[in-house]
Amino acid sequence: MGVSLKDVALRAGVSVKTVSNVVNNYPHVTPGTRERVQRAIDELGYRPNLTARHLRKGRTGIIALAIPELGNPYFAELAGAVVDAAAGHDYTVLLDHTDGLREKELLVSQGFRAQVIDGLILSPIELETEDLLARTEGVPLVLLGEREYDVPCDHIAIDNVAAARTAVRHLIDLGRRRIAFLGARHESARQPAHLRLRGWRQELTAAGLEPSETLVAATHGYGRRDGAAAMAALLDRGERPDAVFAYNDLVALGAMRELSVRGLRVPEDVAVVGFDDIEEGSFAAVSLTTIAPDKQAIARLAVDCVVERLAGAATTPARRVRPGHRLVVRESTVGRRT
Amino acid sequence: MGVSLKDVALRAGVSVKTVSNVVNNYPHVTPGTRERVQRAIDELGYRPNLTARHLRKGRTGIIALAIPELGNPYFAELAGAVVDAAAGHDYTVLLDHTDGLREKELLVSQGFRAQVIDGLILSPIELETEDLLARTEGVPLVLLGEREYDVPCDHIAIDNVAAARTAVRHLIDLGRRRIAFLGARHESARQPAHLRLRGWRQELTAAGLEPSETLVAATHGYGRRDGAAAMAALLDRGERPDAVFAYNDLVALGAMRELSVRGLRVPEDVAVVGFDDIEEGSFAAVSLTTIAPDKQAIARLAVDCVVERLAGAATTPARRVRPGHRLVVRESTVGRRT
DNA sequence: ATGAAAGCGCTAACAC
DNA sequence: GTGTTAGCGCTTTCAT
Repeated sequence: MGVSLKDVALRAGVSVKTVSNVVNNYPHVTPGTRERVQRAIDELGYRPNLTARHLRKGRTGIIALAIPELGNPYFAELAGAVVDAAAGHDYTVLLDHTDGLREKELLVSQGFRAQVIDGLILSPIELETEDLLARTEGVPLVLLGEREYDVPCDHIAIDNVAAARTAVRHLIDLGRRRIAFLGARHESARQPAHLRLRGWRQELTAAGLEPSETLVAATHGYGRRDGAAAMAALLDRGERPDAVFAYNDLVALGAMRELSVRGLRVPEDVAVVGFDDIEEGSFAAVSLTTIAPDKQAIARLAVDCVVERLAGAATTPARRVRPGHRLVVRESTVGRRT
Repeated sequence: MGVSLKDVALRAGVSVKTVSNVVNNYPHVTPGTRERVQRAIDELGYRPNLTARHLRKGRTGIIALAIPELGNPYFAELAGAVVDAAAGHDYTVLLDHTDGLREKELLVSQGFRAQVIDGLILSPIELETEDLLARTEGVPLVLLGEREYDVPCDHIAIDNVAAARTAVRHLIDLGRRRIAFLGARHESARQPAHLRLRGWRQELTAAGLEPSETLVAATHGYGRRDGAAAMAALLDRGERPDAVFAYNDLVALGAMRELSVRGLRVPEDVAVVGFDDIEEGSFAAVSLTTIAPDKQAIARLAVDCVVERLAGAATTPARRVRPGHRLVVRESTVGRRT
């Protein structure tokens, strides 16, 4: 099938070791030998077999990235950034998606395919602390996102509470008083939106406003459909907020669509703030104000963590890294500039 | 480091072969032996080393998927479908993105990382036929998308000309006469939008309308920004179409945003049809009429092709598969239903 | 500076 | 039914 080191060695009239030295740029090789070997390599079209190399070295050069779903542009954009960041360290990214289901998240975290990967970057939705503690696989795990765990794993996430407060503050500054939160979960036990919801409560309270639970709308997932449904439910039960802070941009965009269908204007009747800064939001008919996490930084830091652990920092205590974020003000809160 | 077959064999008091048989569910194993081995496996927490297995079998269980960019929801959704389809065959997907650049597409097609993968699914934008012919790597390659090549590779793509004609037909049926095309390339040499542009020409001609080149707007890429810019350019040079057929949904959405900014109504003033059926289109303030390729089918067929080639159909002539597509009519052409 | 040989963990012949 | 053995292609001591 393929051309092996041995074939090259035979052709060049040297030993495999010498060929290996040339391939790996080992310094102590006579220029003459090197050239002869190189010619044999070129003539035979030799390409090193990475699988064999990996078997030998115990590393595969592959990092797995497990996200809820590629259909969510935030994760798609993040995945792209991770692929780029990994390439910078000569790592390739293996992609898994969990659909935000605990079962799949468990599978991934417990080393499904762990033999092929050197590290794992996981963005969990429903996974629980005990699931993570039960982990036996040895590959470094880096956590991404809002969920908080008391486990010895590096964790990269922006300050969600602060970010949520900034968003709500912006709405309050605009004179809004009935500010709804879209994207809580029905079952309070597992509340992935925990921190953003907390930020919403804190900022309202700080402003002397009552964080009324009737203005919290639950969703099943975090897609456009969920946002539209939650907005509809809120309006159907007679609540009429003058602003909406959504768990993420997709929920916000779904809500805006529902508002538009019902003849309510954004931002005149209802101002909307999202979270994630997906490109789609900036091109919506009414562009979306949002919290922009620094995706490049998140991706870079996550890959860095994996690489560092691999480089031997296995014993260093788990790190908690908070990349930056900023509020991006667009039409959904301040209207179209003239 | 890890627990190996040998360790298990030692513990269970059998040979490695027997352990291997148990692990691989080889039928001829005494129940008693099997149980003893299984216990040893559980106690030691043995997990097979896939790298070694792959080295031995010459297969890695990994398929690479190379798409232009994850930031485009169409490709993100498609990638998700491919991951699922691959999982059905016990394959994992390695993701690469090419940014639609010939250089990166070349790299991928010529076997960058080819040692780690069993097959490659590539969606090219700028790659040329000669680039593909120069390919030396042996792993099966399946092509995706609109570009046409005269090379011996399986190719999965909907009938782009027919799909484009359907879209334009729809606009004509609605009484539109000045139908623009958004998304041609500036350089005519490389015209990825070739087929859709041809469909636009054919259908206009068939309807007795002149396909005026002044109604063709070029873009640099295929994002929202490009669509907005192309729409702006068209309007700026005094053209006032009553309908727009865009290369894809992102271009269409960008165009709609630009129309909205300029106070033109969709569909009253300008009807818009996109291509891809990304979820975003159905939740736009004015939902987007579009051509919906059967993404699940595309993904499934692509993976099937790779798997079949791997299973030994290496000699079978290249297949040209055309999954289905359909026109999804929404508000951007027929307005909001009452 | 280069060669010989061992072995990473696994599977597949072939023996018993 | 189970054990023995030989590699898959590579890197890595240890010699020379």
